[in-house]
Amino acid sequence: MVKRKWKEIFHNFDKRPTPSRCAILEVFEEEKSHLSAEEVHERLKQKRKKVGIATVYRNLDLLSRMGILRRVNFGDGREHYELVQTSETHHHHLVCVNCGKAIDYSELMDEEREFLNRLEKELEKKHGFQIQSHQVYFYGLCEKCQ
Amino acid sequence: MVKRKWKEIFHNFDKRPTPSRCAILEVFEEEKSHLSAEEVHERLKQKRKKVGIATVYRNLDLLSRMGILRRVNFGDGREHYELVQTSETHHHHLVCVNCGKAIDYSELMDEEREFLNRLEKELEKKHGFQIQSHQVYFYGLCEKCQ
DNA sequence: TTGAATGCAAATAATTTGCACGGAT
DNA sequence: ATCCGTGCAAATTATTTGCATTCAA
Repeated sequence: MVKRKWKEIFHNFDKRPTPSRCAILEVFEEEKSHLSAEEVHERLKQKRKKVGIATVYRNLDLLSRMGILRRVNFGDGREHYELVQTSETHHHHLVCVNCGKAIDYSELMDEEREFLNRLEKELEKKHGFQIQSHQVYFYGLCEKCQ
Repeated sequence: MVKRKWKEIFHNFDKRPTPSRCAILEVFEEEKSHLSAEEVHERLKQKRKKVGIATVYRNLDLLSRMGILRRVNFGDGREHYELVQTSETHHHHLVCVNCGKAIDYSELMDEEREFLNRLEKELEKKHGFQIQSHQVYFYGLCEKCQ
């Protein structure tokens, strides 16, 4: 069940929704969370899909460039990826500085969205940047580690 | 001119303000910007200070754990570091998705600070996290790449 | 049949580690 | 004398690349 929307995006990019690519997307749908390349590869193995690690890397990159996935970064020395949910205007991360656990936070306050939009406009004017997206990270101690 | 405050911190951590450590801090004072380990190493060479790359890595890590430096991350596959001082209250980054150029934005709007503090409180309550700091990244096209 | 996609192994790049030495306390 | 900090080189980890093969339009 690879979504029609995705098929369309593949078509727009002149890329094919190959078995490996679909399998990778399935993994993300099932996990509903951020994963590293190695983790994706692991999940695929568990599902008896044989996809080489190089292909995983190549496709995570492709899917990010196509805007289906988004790269996120928790400072643990490897890239993580997550599904871009179109419904979600933004996306925050809470990272535990002790155990490294990272949880996603995507509830949305109107006020918050409005504020960040305003801030983006301001920055565009001030720095000549054309801003496309943003990410917010909060660092601290999770419940267990306090 | 390694600041008294830093000496104190070294002392609190039972660590010594060695020549390499001071030289590294000097580099950051002069640059007033984020640097990768390799860049720090390069600057040290230019200043005729001979510090091995392993020592640079070890000390960037140490200085981060001591709270003098902060790790920042631009998704280019390597860690960057910056002085915590320069960005006390908060610190934003504008990253060009085309050329990778990353500029720092540390001007501060009262409104902005207040807003993020409020948001932190909210998240602490909702997720049981004890938040210590945050980082905000904006992604888009810089002036040249538009 | 032709270019796109993949697997595998080798190559790179960034960072970490083991170990012996030198210097400060 | 002891232990911290360091340099060097080797090891590890994450990611990328070259190339021959396979696959799909």
